[in-house]
Amino acid sequence: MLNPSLEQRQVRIEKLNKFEEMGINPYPNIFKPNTTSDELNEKYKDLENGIETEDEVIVAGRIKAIRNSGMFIDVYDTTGKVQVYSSLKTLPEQELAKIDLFDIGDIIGVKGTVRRTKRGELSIAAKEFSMLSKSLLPLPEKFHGLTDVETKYRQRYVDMITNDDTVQTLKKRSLITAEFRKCLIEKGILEVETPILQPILGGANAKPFVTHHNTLEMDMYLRIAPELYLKRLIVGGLDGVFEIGRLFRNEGLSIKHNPEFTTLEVYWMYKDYFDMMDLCEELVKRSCMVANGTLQIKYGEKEIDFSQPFERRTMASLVKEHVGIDFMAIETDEEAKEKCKGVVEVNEADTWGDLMVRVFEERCEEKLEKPTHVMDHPISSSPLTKTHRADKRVVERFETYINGWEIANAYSELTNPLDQYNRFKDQVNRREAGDEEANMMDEDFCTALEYGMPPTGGMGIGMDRLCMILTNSPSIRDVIAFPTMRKLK
RNA sequence: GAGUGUGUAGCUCAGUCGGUAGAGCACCUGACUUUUAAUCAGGUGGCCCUGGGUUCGAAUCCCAGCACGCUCACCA
Repeated sequence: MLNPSLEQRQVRIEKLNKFEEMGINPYPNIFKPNTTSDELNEKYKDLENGIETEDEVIVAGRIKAIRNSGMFIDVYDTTGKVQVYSSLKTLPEQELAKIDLFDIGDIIGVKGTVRRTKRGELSIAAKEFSMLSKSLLPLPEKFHGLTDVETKYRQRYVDMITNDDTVQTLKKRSLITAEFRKCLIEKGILEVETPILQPILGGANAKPFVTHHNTLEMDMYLRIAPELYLKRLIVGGLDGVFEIGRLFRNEGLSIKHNPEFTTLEVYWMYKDYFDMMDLCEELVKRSCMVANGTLQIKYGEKEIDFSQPFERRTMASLVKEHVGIDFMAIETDEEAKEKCKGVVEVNEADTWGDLMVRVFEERCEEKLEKPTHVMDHPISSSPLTKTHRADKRVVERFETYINGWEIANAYSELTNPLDQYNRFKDQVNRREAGDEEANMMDEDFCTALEYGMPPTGGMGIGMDRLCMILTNSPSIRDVIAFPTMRKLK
């Protein structure tokens, strides 16, 4: 990738040397612009065409275009474009010489006076140029920009310099995360940090990355979820905790999956899953608003409307509506298997709950484009969740679907230590039966619960996927600055 | 992991039936104090992803590999 023999690079190094011969450091330590493109456009929005002011300003930014042999230079700062105008008649020799040494991509500073050209472009009539950073490599073509996706992901800096959309998406991601923090902190929920290196895997079903600690002489896992640590903090007496952090899952990559991804996990004392639904909606709506300024957005061709309350539907009712099977009226596993034949694959060992989940995932999930909380999952699929207060067959859990994707997963947290122990045992059995993704026994977590954990609501939200939706990004790689890529050989 | 597509100048892309490697932008030289994808004239720039094979001759056909995209499977 680094190509020292590139002719254009050689030319630029020669120009760099010429700056040094002129006694100019092409990489100075400091430079202070005193305004920005945005500020100038606002302040001089009423300046008429062809009018020159005496107002002297200092701007700085990257050269994106040079026209008319340097007479017009487009300098972009972080807020936008400033056109720099240079007159052969008024500029001293030394300044004109600098223009000849400028290239597209250079970062320069310009001192000059504000004017608007005859054609209506707000400009700085240059008096003095400063080279702030000589760029040695040619940028992608101005019209098409950088489109090669591999280069976009591997050299995100080039993508950002060239494509403003990329910058805007990453900025929005930052705004979304910041709004999440703001919203949670406002409610008195504390931001905490829990181990990423974990000796026991837990809190989710997933294949882990394994690493090794030399001094401790033990293998460790990169976390697949922070859940069990966060709940220990609730046991300890923090009444609300959240963590926005990276999870690692050693599974396939796709347009919706990156090996490392970011979630919010939040646990809140004396709340249940209904409270978590409210919190979920507030977080999504507020972050949509800061990113887009509206609650009605487009994702591709689809319209997504966050202005209404999210739908709240039980999994069973959705299955009944879309497929016609009424699981709540089914009494036994055998009857469930009978009803599902010809609808989904049915295995001998399947339970009532396995089948309801399968029918839901295969026949209902992708239809949930409107924001919807899917509630009351079967107990078998949810080892950390409290049983439903009114129906022992299901748990107090919901998953929030937007655009057919699972965005949030939340429950009334299981707090009964004996129940929890048995559910871990069940997971361990599954693991021993070959299920690599089943939870491990976490005895210390059970011990924590034995000291007593108050009724608590918990929720996880996939930040990457939410960002995809809120930034109209077709791939998870578009919302991750540096997505996982294979090493180049 | 399976299927499929792509890989040619710094960037965006052409390249016909297998017969000397092309364009636009960028860069260099010159013209022009005019612009906004500035224009005009001339020029530089290539491991045609890598390695084999077929052939008198391969960017092109065949085989293998590498990287990336997409679809499917696992998964959030």
